[in-house]
Amino acid sequence: MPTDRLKALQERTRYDPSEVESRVFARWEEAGVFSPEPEGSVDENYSIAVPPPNVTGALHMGHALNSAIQDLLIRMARMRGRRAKWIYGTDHAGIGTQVKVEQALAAEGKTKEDLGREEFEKRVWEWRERYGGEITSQYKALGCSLDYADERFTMDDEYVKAVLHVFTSLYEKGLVYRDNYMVNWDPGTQSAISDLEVVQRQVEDTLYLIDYPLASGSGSVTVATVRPETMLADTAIAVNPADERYTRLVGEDAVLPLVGRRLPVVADEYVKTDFGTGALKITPGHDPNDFEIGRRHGLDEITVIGEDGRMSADAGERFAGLTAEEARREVVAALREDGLVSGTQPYSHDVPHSQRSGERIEPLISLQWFCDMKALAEPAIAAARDGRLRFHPEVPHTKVYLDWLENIRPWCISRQLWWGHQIPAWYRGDDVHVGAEPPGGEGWERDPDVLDTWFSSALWPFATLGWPEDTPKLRAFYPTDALVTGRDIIFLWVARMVMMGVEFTGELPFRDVPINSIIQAPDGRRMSKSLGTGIDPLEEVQAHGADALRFGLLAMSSTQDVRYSPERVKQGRDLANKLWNASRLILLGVQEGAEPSPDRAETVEDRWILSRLDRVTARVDELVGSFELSAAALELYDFFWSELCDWYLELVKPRLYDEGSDRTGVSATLLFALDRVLRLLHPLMPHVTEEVWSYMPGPPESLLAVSKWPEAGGSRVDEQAEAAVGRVIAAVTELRRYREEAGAKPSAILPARLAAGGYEYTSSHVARLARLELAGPDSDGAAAVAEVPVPGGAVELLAGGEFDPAEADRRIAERRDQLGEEIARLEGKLANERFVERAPAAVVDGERAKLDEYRQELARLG
RNA sequence: GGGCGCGUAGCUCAGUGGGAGAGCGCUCGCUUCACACGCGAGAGGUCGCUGGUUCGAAACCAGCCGCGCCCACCA
Repeated sequence: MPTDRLKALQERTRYDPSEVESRVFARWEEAGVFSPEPEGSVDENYSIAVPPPNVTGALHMGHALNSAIQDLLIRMARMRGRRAKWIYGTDHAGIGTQVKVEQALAAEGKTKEDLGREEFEKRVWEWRERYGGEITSQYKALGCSLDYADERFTMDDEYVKAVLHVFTSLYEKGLVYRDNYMVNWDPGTQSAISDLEVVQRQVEDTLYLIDYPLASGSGSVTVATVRPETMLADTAIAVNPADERYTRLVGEDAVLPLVGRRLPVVADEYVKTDFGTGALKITPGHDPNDFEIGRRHGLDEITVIGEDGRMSADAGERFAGLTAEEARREVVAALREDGLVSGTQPYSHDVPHSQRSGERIEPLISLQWFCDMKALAEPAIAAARDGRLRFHPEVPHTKVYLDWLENIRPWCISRQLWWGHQIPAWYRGDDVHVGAEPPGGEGWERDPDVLDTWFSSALWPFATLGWPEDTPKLRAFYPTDALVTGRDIIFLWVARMVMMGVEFTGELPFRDVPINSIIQAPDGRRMSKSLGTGIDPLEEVQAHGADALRFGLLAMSSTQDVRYSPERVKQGRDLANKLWNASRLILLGVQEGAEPSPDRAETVEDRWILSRLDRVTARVDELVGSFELSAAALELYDFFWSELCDWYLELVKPRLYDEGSDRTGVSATLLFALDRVLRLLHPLMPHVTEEVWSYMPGPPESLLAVSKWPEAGGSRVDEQAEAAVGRVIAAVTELRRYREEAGAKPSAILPARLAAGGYEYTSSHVARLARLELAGPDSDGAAAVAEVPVPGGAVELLAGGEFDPAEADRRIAERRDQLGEEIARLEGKLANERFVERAPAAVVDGERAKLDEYRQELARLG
């Protein structure tokens, strides 16, 4: 090693991620390891399409976890020698982006209308130019190995082509159509929104009981409503056909108060007899249920509330121009004047609100584009049923996904926004043309609406690869392998990608769908800026390093939502530092010119660590294969820290440091163990491992990121070595505990004699780590003043040590009691005929073996 | 209204039919030649409650009590 490198290793006693991470990242980028050539078959390649973040957004903790998982999978695939492409890009995010730009305009005192559509769109593109790069630098700060060189955007020219193609094609198949239908109108964004963008919120309303006089003059019908203002658009009254209170009224007319319109009384099963008054005012223009009833009975559809949320001219002179809320007060006042309000009661119920603007949804009949999902859903259902599409964990996501698809309803895909994919439909009078270009002739006007952002997102895994062109990228990387996301967008995004993928490419866009935890604030609330509960991942990176955050997030996450736990990130920071220092010990301690090798094992501890390494490798493969990533992270942590550092490194120190000892074998084994640990940890903590790698023997330009993932062959598993070192660990732990309790000074070396079997090759380890001076076999005469039970026998402490031998009696008595209890328990169990008969033989044998072991130990203790 | 999940150490969470685990925190002791972001040794749990299934339950089933999420068109 060059002297300056050596010096750096010696002096850097603490790992400093802020110094290392950007430097290491630059090496990866320069080497181009993130950008695979579009060659080879899909089977030999590996790809994941990142859930595209909002182009002008900022990464939050959810992104950090989500990308830690994807990067782990991608890096592991890359190390397995596959061309690994992590498809990168951003989403134009219609409403979100438009609102941001509108806010910026508002700061200048302008509205988008002041600019006009064309100028406004230009502003959005400028905004994207200015802020679009931030998200990229944030991913880089996390160490994500995305293919940045091939960045895509859902409004790119090529992407636009894909969207137009899909829309046109679905239109030609009759799956996309335009219809006058009841939609969720969001007065906040002044747009229709889909069912999925609606949230139910509990609202305290007043239920008004209103009398509608009968046209015959013989009394009245009382209806209950929380929205009296919509009565202005009533076109009927409905009752349940089985409701005897009202059967005589069916077919009669009532008279709509304030308006005077005659309303037929109709019978419909929908009406509940036990709710309200059992008579329901029907307002097809402003209530989804009434809309359905209206269509069943051929009722008129009257609209009195406009898209601006105000009462329209059809509401009548007295109310036109008022907001719905104002109109409600006015209508009630007017009814009261006429003595038609026969009662009110407080009423608490769930009311739809816009997820985006937070405003109460105004159901309106509106001319919109819809996508019929029934046919598209069929193959998406089949794929999950027969296991070609797998959620991880399977339960409950598969069922939730299936339930939704099986009850799928038409998707309202048009949005009254300016920012997005403008709908490729052209109108001239009653003529409609769908296509990228208007047909020949004068007077064609393009539909001003844009598509729901999720419509374009649904094409993400293939539109990013050049579809509908048959590109090399598409052939090399589609279908992708996994799609990693949170459960909150399984319907919005995942299901729709599956449907569109199958429809347009004939293949599932991905096979595995690992669903990651949703990270909550430490107090259990949602992490959100507005609540002030957000924790910025970049701040955590700055404070503790990207590797620390990645480890922490993976360690704390599971299949459940989790509260963010800063301690786990510190655990990751500590792990990086520990790795750095263990590496220093090894790299500075091994013989000059030594190379990593598993074939130079000399001692039982060498064979032990190689055996453990083999097992942990297999275990990690297994856990990652089933997407149990937090278990994999903790498995590696535990192996590295407890077994490699706490035991192996301590066991081999004499061979490294003692004067005149031969360091050949231990050097090769140590370097091999470090080499393997670096590879195993790399997908999890890429920076620190790459940095250490640069100090390993070998060509200086070599990159860990493209080195080979370890094979878990199992050929180095060594039961005997594991048993022997297992005894050392147990014995040393026992002896250390005894020393503490007996008050022996930590630095004191106690004279002792080993009276136990199974330590042929390890007694010196026990002696050193427990700080004993072991007497030779010719010391039989020396008096034992205390006896410490260890596996295979005991260690006798001899006279002359500075400790309290009386403690030994207590220890032995305690151990005897313990053994007595265990033996009694096992004897009882084995005396139980039903247990012996019915329990699996292996379990019974295991219990017998334990009993034997305990009996022997008890016998040895006298 | 329907569905799903959770309740395990002070905190955050693993475990899911055969002797209760991790990280942090806490106590005690260590300036031991990689690391005090460290080393060693400890304390701490009726695994929400009640029944049931089983030779055996923290784990499986039922009910109950708390908490949370998703879906849903009762005015």
